[in-house]
Formats: sequence, structure tokens, C-alpha cells
Amino acid sequence: MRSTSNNITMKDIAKRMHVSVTTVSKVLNGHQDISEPTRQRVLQTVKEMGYVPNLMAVNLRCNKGNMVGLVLSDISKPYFSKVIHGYESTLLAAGYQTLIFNSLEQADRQYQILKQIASMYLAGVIIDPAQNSQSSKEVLDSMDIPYVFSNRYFAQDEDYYVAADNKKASYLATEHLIQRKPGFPVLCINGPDNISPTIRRYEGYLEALKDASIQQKSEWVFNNLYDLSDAYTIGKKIASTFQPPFSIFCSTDQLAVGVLRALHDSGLRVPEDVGIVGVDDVDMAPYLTPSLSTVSLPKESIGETSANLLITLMNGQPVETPRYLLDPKLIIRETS
Amino acid sequence: MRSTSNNITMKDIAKRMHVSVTTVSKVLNGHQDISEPTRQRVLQTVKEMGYVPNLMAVNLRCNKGNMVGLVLSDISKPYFSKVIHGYESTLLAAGYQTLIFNSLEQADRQYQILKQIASMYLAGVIIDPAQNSQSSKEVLDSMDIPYVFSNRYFAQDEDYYVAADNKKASYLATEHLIQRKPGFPVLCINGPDNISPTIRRYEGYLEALKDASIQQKSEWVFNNLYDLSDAYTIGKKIASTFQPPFSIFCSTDQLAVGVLRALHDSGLRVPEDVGIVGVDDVDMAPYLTPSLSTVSLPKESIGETSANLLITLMNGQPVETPRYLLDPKLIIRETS
DNA sequence: AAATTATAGGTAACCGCTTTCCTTCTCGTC
DNA sequence: GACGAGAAGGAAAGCGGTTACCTATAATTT
Repeated sequence: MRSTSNNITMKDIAKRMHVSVTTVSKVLNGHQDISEPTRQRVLQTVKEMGYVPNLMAVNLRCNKGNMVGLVLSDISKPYFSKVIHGYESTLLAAGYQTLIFNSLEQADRQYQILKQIASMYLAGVIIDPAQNSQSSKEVLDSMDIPYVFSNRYFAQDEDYYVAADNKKASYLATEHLIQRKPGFPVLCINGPDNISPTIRRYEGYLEALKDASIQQKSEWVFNNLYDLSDAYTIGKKIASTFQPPFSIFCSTDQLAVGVLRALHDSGLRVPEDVGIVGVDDVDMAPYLTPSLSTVSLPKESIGETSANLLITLMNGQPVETPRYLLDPKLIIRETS
Repeated sequence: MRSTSNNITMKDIAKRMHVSVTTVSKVLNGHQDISEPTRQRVLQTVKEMGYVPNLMAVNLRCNKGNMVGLVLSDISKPYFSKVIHGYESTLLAAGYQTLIFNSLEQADRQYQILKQIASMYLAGVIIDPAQNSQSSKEVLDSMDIPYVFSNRYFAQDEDYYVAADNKKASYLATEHLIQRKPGFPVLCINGPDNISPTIRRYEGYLEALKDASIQQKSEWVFNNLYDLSDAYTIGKKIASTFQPPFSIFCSTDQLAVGVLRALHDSGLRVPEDVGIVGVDDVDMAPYLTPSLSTVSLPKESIGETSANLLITLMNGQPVETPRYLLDPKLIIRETS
């Protein structure tokens, strides 16, 4: 079909110009022992022939690449859009190409991915670990490239991580709900178990209750919800169990939407009967009816900070702050 | 920090076992000229030492990899979640590792990514091209690996592509809106210009109008909307311009949500005054208030079909169907 | 028993590129 | 004019594998 094959190598360039491969390589790598005329001619030919270096070979030779891996628990979650943008723009500006991998929230899948990455000579890894994937820690440590946890982390004293201050997020939301209807119950709907955001958010909820001298009740808490349909189900159950007025803190906006609809279908009015606050501030939040009160997470900033931390590590520079918890912000809209 | 370095190579294995590298390689590649005892011992050692082959080296040597690139216009769009899952699960089952790249809807970024990919010896590429990125076609053709367009394509007679039948999608939606309120206007709100889904959806809208013998009016059409806020603005404008009842076909669910809220804020009732149908069927669609009528796109199936087509191409097998337009399905909910 | 043929494993080249020495040349200097 | 120094470029090793081609046994054949 096409007449020209593309696999132009340095050898081709060298041959065409009657110089050695070394010379070409040196020009391309900006070494100073090549005369200006030669350099120009090489550059010219390189452009003409559309040469592009073989990354595999470069990485193999140099034992390191200019690519960094992004291992994410589930890129389909709207939460990640902005975060990924933060990673990519920062990394790109620093000359790194990002490779995105999707663990689909499966620990074994993530394990495989990391193994794969370990064999690819990447320059670094940013990881948002899947649920229950602590076993991956071993692989992470065994490959000797820098990595930073992002969004989630295994332990609070983990080497390096960047995440939202999830505890503060839920604290703000819960506090707001308490102040809004003092003396009435504030329920709590949590996301998937065993991941740090869920855990921290639950802690914040508890702490806000405690600071307001409210006795927590286990009937108020619903754990391990995954999606809209889970939330809808629980919402229905809540509607048929609790007497309004009361409030609900939802660990994510997604869950809040499911609950919202369930309450609507059960004839409860939001915000009059039930106040709701989510976490995340998804794009649609302001446009829902009623618009969703939520705690906005500094997504872009999490992405940028993670990337910058990794870049520092990859450069072998000393890190000033190994762990970041970025500030969330309460946004009050119509549901509360 | 760690005592054991991880860079176990075949040489290490070979040395430890007093055999040649060749032997190890042969075992790992399942060649038949190695005795069973030796093979077992090698396998054992490989496992013990946690050896994992260096992909760079393998790809370099073999001039091809087992990785396929996914070049997507904007992974942050909710639409992609399911599609990506379709790609990945299918590819994974066939033994390919997927690398996801994000062009961020920027043609030059996409161009760079493709150049990069060209130098990585990937086995194949699935591309959802960015807006106005026809220039990338050249790179695509210059690298001699198979590629298939997915979701979007440049030309209808393009070599290989898999997409939803977007024309049919909008046709179904528009037809439904027409039948619902015969004789009243059906407006059309379009997404970004110059991408095939938008174009096809507009065609379908036009055709439905024509088949119902309705004269199209240019005041009914709004082009090149990007996000919720664009949609909200246009929604407000529409509310203050048109007399209910009328209907609106929205090229995406996102846009529909923005419009929905604008109408609500303008005191128009949906679906009584205005009927609305979107396209996509996002997760939240059934849980919105009112729940969103929409045309569901076979996302997972698009992913799988694209992947299977690419796999066929990578295997050098003959392709039966080079172009797929997958059937959408109208889902009527509360907004219409 | 000699010749043939499997069987099991090794040797060395090569994939495309980088980098560490070398080798030339050309000047400037005493 | 001989010598040392700097400039410009090349030769070759090696990164971690794969594979075509060989060699040395062991097994089979006649």
C-alpha cells in the first residue's frame, strides 16, 4: 500500500550522510564535540527522513525511560477526569510521556500491570491503588523506580502520597448538616470499604458528630456502597425508616444522586425534609435539580502535586514534603 | 533501603543454573528442544528469582510488542468508561496489554502521541481521533502497524472503523419527539463541530424531520456546544425565545442536563412544556429528576468490536467486515 | 558395528541506540 | 620545528533478549 517504510534508524541516517552512527547520536543528544556544519546537516537529514528514535532501544540502553506510568483504580469514575489532566499537563511540561493503566479496581489486575511496568523501564509511577491491593506494595518496592501514591494510600505513614484531606471534607459536610438542623439525625452513606478516602471520610463524619456532642448510632451508617443503584436502594430504605427531618452525608456525589432520586420517589422533599451533601463536586452537580451541595476536592491540584512530587523523586532531588493532604472546600447549593 | 535489586535478567538465571542464556530463552518461549527436567528446573528458578522479561528488549529484538495503544480524544468524558472496559477486557483476553493515551482533544498532542507510539513498536492502535486532527492520518499510515478508528472516524469510507450508528440514534430520538407532539418544533443542540458523531447525529435529525415532512429551520439548530455551561446558556436563550410546547434533541446527555436545568430555572416544565431526549445514556440518566430520555449507545460492544477488529488485523487474518455501525436504542424516560 | 538421526543444548550475531575510550588533525607555543 | 592541547569524529562494547546455525551425545536403523 504505502511505498515508504517508516523504520528509519540512525544507521540509515548515518549511511546516507557518510558519517558514523555515533555522530548522529551525538548530534541528537546535544553533545559538544560535533562541529556546527555537521550538526546542521545531520539535523536536516533527520528532519527530511522523518526519523524518530526507537524508544525501546533508548530505554533499553539507558536503563530508564522518559515515560511514567499512571496506574488508576478506575478511570471511568468522573472524579479522575480532572486529576488525570493535572498529572498529564505537569508531566508533559517536564518532558515525560504518560502511560495510563486501568486496574479496574481489581487487585490482581493491578499486580499484573505493575509487573509489566517493572519490565518496561519506566521513569516513575503514580498509583491510585485498587481496593485490597496491599500485596502490590511488594512489587512496587521491588522495582527500583520512584513511585507516589495518589488519591488513595495504604498507610498514613506511607512513603509518599498526595490526596485530598478527606477527613476534613466529611467533617465540613457533616458539621454543616448538623448546624443546619440542630438536633436531628445525620446519616452517613459510605463508598467502597478498605480504601483510604472512605475510611478518612468516615472518620471525619464521626469527629464532626463528636465535636457537636452528638451520640453516633450505628443505624445511621451504611457501608460499602458502590454505585447509583446501591445508593438508590439504600435511599428507599432510609425513606421508609427515618422520620424527617434528617440529613444525609454521602461519601460521593454519585451516591448522593442515587439517594436523591430515591427520596424523591418516596415523596420526601429535599432540602425541606432531608438535607444532603456529597463529596467531589462532579460537573453535573450544579445543574441537577435540586443542585447538589457538595465538598469540592482539589482534583487538578492533586494531579499536579502528585506529578511534581514524582518529578522531584525522579530527578533524585531531596523532597521537602513527602505527604500532602490537600484542602477541600464546602459548596452549599440547593440540597442543604 | 531495599537489599535486593530487582533487575533479574536471563543472564542471572543462566549463571545460577550453569546453562546458557539460550536455554533459558527457549524454555520461556516454549521451544521443544529442551528436556523436561531442564525445563522444570529453569521454570523453578525463574519463579524463585522473580524474573520478569524486559519488554523493551523483547520488543526491540522482535520488532513488535504485545502492547496496543488506545489513543482517546478525552478519557474524562463519561462516555468512555464503558467503551474502555470493552477494549481492555477483549484485548487482555487475547494477551495484549493496553496503553491508554489521552489526546485531550488537541490535534497536535495527538500527533505527538502517535509519533511516540510509532517509536514504541506497539502491536496495534485503536484511535478515537481528536477534533480536526486529520493531519494525524499521515503518521498513522507511516507507521506500519494496524490501526482502527473507534467512535469517530475521518471519512465514511475510511479503512477500518467501529462506531455507534449515530445517525440512527438521532433519527430515533427526533422521530420520537415529533410523534410525541406532532406539529410542534423540534430543536437540535449539537456537540463539537467536525467530528463524525456530531455530523451523523445532525444528519439523523434532519432526516427524521424530512421523513415527517417538517420543514427544517435554521433557528432550531445550535451548534458546537462543548459543556454543561454552554448548554445552560443556550437553554436559557431557548426558553426566552420559543413558545412552549416544543421539543429539544440534545446531541449528548451532558448537554441535555445543562438544558434541563436552564429550562427549569426559566419556569418551563419538562416534559409538559418541553420534551427532551439526549444521547448516550450516562449512568446518572435514570436517576435524574426528571429522569432523562436518551438513546443508549452500545458502548461496551463498540469497545469489544473495535478490539476484535484490531486483533484480526494484528494476526494478519482477513477481515470480513471492515466497518461497523452498531445499533443504538431509544430509551424513553420522564423527559419525553 | 557402522551409519543415520534425533535430542539437548550452546555460539554468536543482531535489534537500535548510547557512551567510553581512541584516533586523527589542526593549531598555538616556546 | 617539535611538542602538547584541543577539536571533531569513529570503533566497539553492551543494554536484555531471540534465533539461525552448529555440535556433541544418545538412540535408532540396517
